[in-house]
Amino acid sequence: MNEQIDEKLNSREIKPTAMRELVLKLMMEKLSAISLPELEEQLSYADKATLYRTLKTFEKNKLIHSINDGNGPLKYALCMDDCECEPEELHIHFSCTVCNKTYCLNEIPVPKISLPKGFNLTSVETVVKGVCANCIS
Amino acid sequence: MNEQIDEKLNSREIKPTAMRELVLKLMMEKLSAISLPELEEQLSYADKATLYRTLKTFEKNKLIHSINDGNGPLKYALCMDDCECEPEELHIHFSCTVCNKTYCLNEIPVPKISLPKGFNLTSVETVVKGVCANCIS
DNA sequence: GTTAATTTGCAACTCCGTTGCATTTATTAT
DNA sequence: ATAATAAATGCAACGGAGTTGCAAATTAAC
Ligand SMILES: [Mn+2]
Ligand SMILES: [Mn+2]
Ligand SMILES: [Zn+2]
Ligand SMILES: [Zn+2]
Repeated sequence: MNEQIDEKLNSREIKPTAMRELVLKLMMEKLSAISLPELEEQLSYADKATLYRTLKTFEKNKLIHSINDGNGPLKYALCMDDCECEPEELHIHFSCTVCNKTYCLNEIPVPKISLPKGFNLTSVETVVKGVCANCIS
Repeated sequence: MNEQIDEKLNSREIKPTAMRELVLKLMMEKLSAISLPELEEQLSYADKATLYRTLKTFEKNKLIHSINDGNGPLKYALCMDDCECEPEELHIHFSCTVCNKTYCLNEIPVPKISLPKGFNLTSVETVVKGVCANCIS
């Protein structure tokens, strides 16, 4: 299990420190995105700045990506194994208004948009809000 | 001109105070969205809390809507005259990575998304990033 | 005019994100 | 193995955005 984690870190050229292993492990266990404050809470012994820098490192090396769901703090989720975060790899995100969890919908690519003349597109971000499967009563 | 402004406020059942007239006037003159900090800057004599509450009142009464472009503070833009902010009236937003201005693309409706089973959709927000017409060199 | 309701101004506060700097840990050179 | 160098961590502090309580001022109702 730690094998898999170190492998993942190595594949993104991130040196596998204890802290980084812990954070990645936690993120791999969760199926929804996690924010820095949540991370602080769940790894209470860890320092905020270290966690912050860990996330930044992960993000820079495309192990994770950030999601701004317009609801509280930035959230982070694992990238797919071979992801390079290119425009064509972008997917939409779902934010549940009940449990406040945010999910990557990796199967649903971001929609194609044709802009008015003069506008030059470089990326598209789509956040869908609604009620998730768990919260439907 | 103040005629038009008071009319707009009245049509949304917002009492036309001096402060509110000023804020609405400013927003009508701008063609891009504006944030609370920018508003503070441009109406330097006005108080932050008052401006904040003015925006909240405007938003509640659907005179304006908020835009989370994932880049700094929340921005606000005027709704169309007859807008009720229903899902089918939602449009996409464009955020220029050069000048950092954000525009409503009122002509471009938010894309239709079909979610996996179990997910229940209530709204869609799409932000397109790129370079705006003014910033293309 | 007096009273009640609304709006404004000021101050304070929380939360998230970010940075400087000293200490610890890992890597490299001798 | 030891010393020098580089990288990661911990702690503390800070700044911006958003938000609230409360008193003063303004506006509306009686
Ligand atoms: Mn994602
Ligand atoms: Mn808009
Ligand atoms: Zn949910
Ligand atoms: Zn621009």
